[in-house]
Amino acid sequence: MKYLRLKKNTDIQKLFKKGKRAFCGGLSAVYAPSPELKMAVIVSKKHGKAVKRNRVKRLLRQAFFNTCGNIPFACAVALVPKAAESYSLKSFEKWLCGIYKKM
RNA sequence: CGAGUCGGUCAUACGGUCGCGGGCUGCGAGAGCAGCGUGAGGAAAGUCCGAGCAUCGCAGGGCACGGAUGCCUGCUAACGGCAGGAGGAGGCGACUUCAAGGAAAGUGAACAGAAAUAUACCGCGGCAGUUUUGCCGUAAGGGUGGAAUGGCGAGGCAAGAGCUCACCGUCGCUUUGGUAACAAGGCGAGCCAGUUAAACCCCAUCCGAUGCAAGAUUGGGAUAAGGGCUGCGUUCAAUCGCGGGGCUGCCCGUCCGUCCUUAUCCGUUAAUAUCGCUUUAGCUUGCCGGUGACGGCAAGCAUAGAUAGAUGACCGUACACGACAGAACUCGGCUUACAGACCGGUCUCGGAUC
RNA sequence: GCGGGUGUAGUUCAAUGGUAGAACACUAGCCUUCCAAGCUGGUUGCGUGGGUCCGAUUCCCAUCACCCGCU
Repeated sequence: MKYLRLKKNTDIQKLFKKGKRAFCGGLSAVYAPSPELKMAVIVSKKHGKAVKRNRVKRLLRQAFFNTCGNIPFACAVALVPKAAESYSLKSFEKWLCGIYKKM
């Protein structure tokens, strides 16, 4: 299933002001209804240096790509993982499905 | 064979499915779709130096109670880098390592110690007095200290002292070798003054400021607040003088008639578009010159360019089971991190054999 | 990404290369019937690793951590 990147700074600011939040495991999501499915990944510097941050981003994008068929309605989502020592694709997918159920 | 030393190379590989950035080609009005090919490093890191490039300023010049560098010769676009050499230190050795200009321009240097660049505390010796002692000579010994009149031996002396002598060290002059740093030798001076300049300082050389979030192109308006300016005298006159402001910290010099800054609101993607943005001190190979850094010539190659920021997921095979780590304008260095694997040297030491 | 700055006691800050200090905090004693306040005393330190120096918190180099500015 295709999705778009959420890129503009102003859009993200609006999303954080108006959107609802959902949590599952080590992952939190901010979402708001929109005509197209949009996604952004937010990884702060607390996660480590560039290699670690890129690793987290790639895993989260892959997990979202694998599971975004289960999303109940079209919306804009920002995904914020919590800082941890190690990450895995399967746990991200589990947490994403948990978030979709709560939405 | 073992131990070592120096230098270099690589940094999981291959196949399949899905996914991402850029490019080219084709289709399409367009959004986009299809195909082909391509897509992180030796340090991409730290941002410690040096440049390109851009803007500001430009007639530019000078001065720094600004900064950097500091043995010599070369290399380089340049450098605080590199190469070769000199000297000190370490190692049996190959080799490693070193912030290594100047103290006869001046200033400063805790505590301890008698005394730190000027001196006699104890001691040793002479003279006087003899109960303590006083005067003089003395740096051999003690003690203090990081540092105390160059070291050691012999002579000498009242006791001592480069006071005298040999050797070593130091300083001055000179010869030879070397482009030079410097080295070796000769002659002379008994050595009247230490150490510290990663303390101030002096000398020599170099340096305008800011950084691609630089900057360029295209692209609207309204309102409010604050600041600056022509402010004063004079003149027909911005003409002249004073004052004010900009130009690098200051000075000389030079320029200056209507602008600048901030906040809020509406509106197109507008701090988000397009350019800068990747072809250059470029890479590879061969030959030549040079001890070397490096230079020259010839042939071949084109090799990321994102902009919330692209390399991932899964499966299979192999083994050593994969370290440090992710381009953000670009180069040349330096420094720091790093699982391991491999290669080389008219390299070194030890043992064995011939 | 580019530029700049700071590391000192549990906390906030000082200190010219020569024994590292102040305030609050903590703690022991005195005072009080007890607590608070007050008085007297004490404990706790130079981010890390090298170098220069007789001697480094201070000077030099490297490294680590944190903070700020620029869209």
